[in-house]
Amino acid sequence: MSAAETPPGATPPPDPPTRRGRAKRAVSIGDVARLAGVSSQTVSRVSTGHPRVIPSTRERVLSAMKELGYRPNSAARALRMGEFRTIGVVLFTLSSTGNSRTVEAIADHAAAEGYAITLIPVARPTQDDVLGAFTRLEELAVDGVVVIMEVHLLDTATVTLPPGVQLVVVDSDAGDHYAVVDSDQYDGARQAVRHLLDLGHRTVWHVAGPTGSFAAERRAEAWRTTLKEAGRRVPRIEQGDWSAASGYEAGLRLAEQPRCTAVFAANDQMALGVLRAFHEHGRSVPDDVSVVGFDDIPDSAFFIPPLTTVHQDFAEVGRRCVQRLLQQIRREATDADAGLVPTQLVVRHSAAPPRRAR
Amino acid sequence: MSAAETPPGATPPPDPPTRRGRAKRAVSIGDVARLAGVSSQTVSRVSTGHPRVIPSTRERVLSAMKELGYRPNSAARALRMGEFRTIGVVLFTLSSTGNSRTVEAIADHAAAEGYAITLIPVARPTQDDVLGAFTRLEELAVDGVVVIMEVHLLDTATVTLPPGVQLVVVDSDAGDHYAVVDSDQYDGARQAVRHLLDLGHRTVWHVAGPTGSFAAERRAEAWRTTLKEAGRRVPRIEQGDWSAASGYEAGLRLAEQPRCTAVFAANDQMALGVLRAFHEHGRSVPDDVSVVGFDDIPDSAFFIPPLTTVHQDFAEVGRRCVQRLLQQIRREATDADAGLVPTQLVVRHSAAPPRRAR
DNA sequence: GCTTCCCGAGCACCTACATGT
DNA sequence: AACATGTAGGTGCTCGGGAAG
Repeated sequence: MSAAETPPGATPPPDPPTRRGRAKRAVSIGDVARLAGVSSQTVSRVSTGHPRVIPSTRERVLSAMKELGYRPNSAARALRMGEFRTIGVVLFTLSSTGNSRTVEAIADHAAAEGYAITLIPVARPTQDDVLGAFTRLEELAVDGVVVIMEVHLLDTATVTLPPGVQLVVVDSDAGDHYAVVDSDQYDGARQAVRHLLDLGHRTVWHVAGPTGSFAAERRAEAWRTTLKEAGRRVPRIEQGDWSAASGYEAGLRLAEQPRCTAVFAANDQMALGVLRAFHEHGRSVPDDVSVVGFDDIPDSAFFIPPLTTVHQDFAEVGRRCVQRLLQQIRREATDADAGLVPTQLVVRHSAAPPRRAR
Repeated sequence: MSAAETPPGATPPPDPPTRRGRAKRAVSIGDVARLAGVSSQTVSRVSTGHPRVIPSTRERVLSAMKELGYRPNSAARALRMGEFRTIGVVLFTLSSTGNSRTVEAIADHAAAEGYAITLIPVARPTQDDVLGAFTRLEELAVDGVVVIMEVHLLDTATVTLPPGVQLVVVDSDAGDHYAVVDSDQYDGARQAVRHLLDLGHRTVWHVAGPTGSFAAERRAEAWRTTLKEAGRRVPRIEQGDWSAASGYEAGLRLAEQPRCTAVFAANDQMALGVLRAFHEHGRSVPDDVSVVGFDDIPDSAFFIPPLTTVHQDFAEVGRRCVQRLLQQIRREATDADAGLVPTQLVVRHSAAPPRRAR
């Protein structure tokens, strides 16, 4: 269906060279009204589902709509109503399982409520870029925003959200300046470390996510605290960046520490890298060393060996985001405590008691 | 920042109980004009960057804007201009690497052109659901759509896109009814099979993606054709559904075929499952059997062993989508042949010559 | 008195033209 | 005549008030 050439004489020219600049000329409510022989706001009533329209009139309007291929102009509607019925999602990348699943859940639930979602990617995960996105937000037609990023630095007055735009934040601590929804990172990490300790390991090494990530820092913090509470030695942290490659690097270093018998990786992809590093060094998992991950990505059940990891309910996070955001937009009461989504250890085969304990 | 209660007497009530239903009252161009002591027209000129405004006036307007926290109302602008400057993306899931990366690239390039992107998820990957999405499209404020799904069944007149809405399709063959952008699935699969054959394998087994997926069917077709052209036996196809779990199932069946020395999996996740199945059966990869995947997801370099696979350039696919769509929207000339993005084999360690050939 | 419909107005913005320098 | 600014009109839709059935 090439737009470049029109089949000669096929249809009466739908877009004659009237109104120059305009690319398209939408069918308006008035056109429908004329064809149906009613006034335009009767058409409006029909299209908004208003009850006070006599069935026969409604039928007439409906068929006129169909005949003309009428579609309501949402810009006009938005202008009149003062709301866009869309929510923006600010994020750095879609390439992490967590983000894409959260976004997916947000989109699904928003759609169910009649809201569209628009993506607002930022080039780098920095405060400046988020601020920049907020500026672009001014141009964007959104009633609310959910930010899937660490933003705790911009908690004070630095942020100037357009008036009336609501905000919910994921993967961040924002004090009580904004609503926050997130998985219970801390408890998840605690479960992972405790599991390893309960298995009989004297202590647990940690491959952490990037600094500046709230999730990474919470997980590291929980790891450290759990160890200390159990009176164990806290080994030097291995720094990663979420990628399998960084997990592999860290694993290479860990594989050379003979005393390392248990590793908690801050996500499954780094755990994958760790697994491979140990494999290359001939250190068997879980016979020689145990590994626990975080996220429970679908693939993790098929790693070699199947990964013991912490399950995150991203769908629930997404659901609560839109629920909370919509409450704010509609100025309803907000259930303040709904922010922490539970997290759960799923035991597979990558963690076992250490050799000497068996 | 609770919206529920206003701190008593802190600010002059910004939203007095005038206009009842309205939630918010935006700062309009007229408010700025009044404060700056100019006409609203001049404000408009400033905000669109029109050159014919004397610097001192511009300054005055700009500071008035800042003081009032003015943001242009995109609904009004859209209404006036007849375009929304946003493009919709219809897809089934974001959970596949390919989809999320493509969407990300689309979002990035769209943003660069001043277009926002809105997500339109469909519940199931069926024709009905796509059609349903197209209906909802009528309500949505988009100038164009890219559909990331198999849609070739709706190629004829069944589709009623809102007038003026442009369409580009990924991961589908749509004849020449719509513009299509995609990776060169066929050639990629051909390279994978040829690589295995060149290594000395007599034939190659195939773990396919779900029926109904264009990509899956193209890859299977290329596998079959390449085998036949080389005069090789075409083994029974193993049906999968993209998931690692399905790859594992298929791998279990394959592991019992002693003559199977080479497997081409239609994506990396299924390859992961295959790897694990062979591992469990004590069949070494690549010593006993070779495995090649498709997609080149980042993790695949850290599988055990690192996976030989076919690289897809999702970013380029996304780029071409928006380029093509924008051309259609702007009614520019369209470079018709820009649809096929090359694909390339990347050799790692999961494929080697068969035992007896060494 | 009640339902069913129409008229007019206005939401925030931009194009075209008129006006005054 | 070139430039800077203002005025009028119109974009599609929905709400308030009123008029007809």
